[in-house]
Amino acid sequence: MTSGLPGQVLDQLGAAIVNGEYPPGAVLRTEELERAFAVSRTVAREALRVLEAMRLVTSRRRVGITVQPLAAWNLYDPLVIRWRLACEARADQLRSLSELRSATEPVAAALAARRATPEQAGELTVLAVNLRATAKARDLDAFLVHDIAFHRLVLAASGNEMFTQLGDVVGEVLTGRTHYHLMPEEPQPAAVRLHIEVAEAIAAGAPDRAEAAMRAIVTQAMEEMELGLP
Amino acid sequence: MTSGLPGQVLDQLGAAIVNGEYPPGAVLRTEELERAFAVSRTVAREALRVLEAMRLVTSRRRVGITVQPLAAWNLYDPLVIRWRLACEARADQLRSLSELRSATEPVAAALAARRATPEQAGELTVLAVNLRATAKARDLDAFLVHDIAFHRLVLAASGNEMFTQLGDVVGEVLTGRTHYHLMPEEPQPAAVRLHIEVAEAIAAGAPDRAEAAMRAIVTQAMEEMELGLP
DNA sequence: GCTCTTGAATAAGTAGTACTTTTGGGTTTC
DNA sequence: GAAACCCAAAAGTACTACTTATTCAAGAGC
Repeated sequence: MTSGLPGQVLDQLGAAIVNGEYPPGAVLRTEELERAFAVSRTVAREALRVLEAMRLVTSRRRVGITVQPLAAWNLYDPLVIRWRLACEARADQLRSLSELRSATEPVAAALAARRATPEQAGELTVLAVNLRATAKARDLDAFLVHDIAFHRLVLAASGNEMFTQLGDVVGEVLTGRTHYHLMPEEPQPAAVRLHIEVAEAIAAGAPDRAEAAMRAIVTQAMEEMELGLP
Repeated sequence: MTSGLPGQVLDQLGAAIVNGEYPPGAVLRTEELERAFAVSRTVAREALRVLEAMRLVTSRRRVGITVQPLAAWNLYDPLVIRWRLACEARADQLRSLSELRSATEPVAAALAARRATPEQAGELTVLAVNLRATAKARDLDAFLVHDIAFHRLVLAASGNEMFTQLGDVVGEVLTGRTHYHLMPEEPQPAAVRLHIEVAEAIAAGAPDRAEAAMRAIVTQAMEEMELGLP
């Protein structure tokens, strides 16, 4: 949907709204947007229709297009998440996503212990071993790649499609932590060991062990993040 | 956005896609939809543009509008949730939302113990007491109302706007459990006592207690649900 | 007989106009 | 000061014209 002119208007206008350039209560006019983005009425209306569906704006005849407060937005919309991560208040979004992650990944691990296919369990073990190898080699870039893949697969193996979709933001959160220097300079062996424990517990079909180990991972990550964020 | 003709087309077409009336891979034509819904091209395009943003469909020139599989959808979009809850496979959505809830509410309770305002803590205590009263009176309708309000407030008091938004689906999940007769015929005193414990822990600023009590609540609810769903 | 090229049909994308409807605010009347 | 009225402002809907992208069928060449 970001292809085509309506997608371009959507992206620019949406990012501007999320970034506070159009604060809640601001009233936009369709004609103004046509001029500002140099597009026809059809294109402007299509972009606005999508923003309305995302609850960033509401539209009324004679009134105009009114920007809504953050509380009204579809906060789980991937585009909204992307715009929030790209704006000045990205630390807020990072914190919220990290808290969401700390809530969901332990439960996903427990569900994965019950539902993972043998292939998935095997791949998790492989990824955990790769984590250890890249940690020992102090290859942080490769470590991050495997870390992201590991967590995405745990979410996917949970068998809950809503957890699976959260895998899309794991990369953002983990990459964001690196961007803010919220990761230890080198991965702690204890943390790597916990990942291996999660993989083993899932392979063994032990939900409680998987949940506890994953909770230890995300709790530690939250503590590290709280030390570093304002 | 469900107001107006594009909103009506969106609602009907979206629900039909989610219900499997247009399975993944099916190709729609804009002109066909104009005829089927008796609307102009502008209206059809606006509705399609929103469905595209929700990832239910993709659009390409010469090809048409292609329906996407569930894995591609924005599963957290309130409209997608609504359509899923209204279709034949609503039990799947209810299960997924219940699992999501079981993951998030304990962590929300812990955060609320740290962040709730005195007003929020006070209101939680009032709601918990109301729960007890309506349980004793065996007034299940009133009990449900207070139960929903209680859980929504815990999510709101967490201070995480993404948790707060999940409050919108708490009503759906709790009401859905009642619809499927997945609730005990009368609220168990032990469950009511756990709600009071959550409220007290939040008021006392005790995150671990709040989290443990809420986890007991949602774990029990999951167990009850698993006994009743196919 | 297979492969490559070409051209046309199919379908969406974009621009823009005309008309309708809704709504809010200012003015007038009581 | 309140109620009624009217009109301007702005969105909503329909429609036409033209452009662009893409796929597929047919023909040519080897």
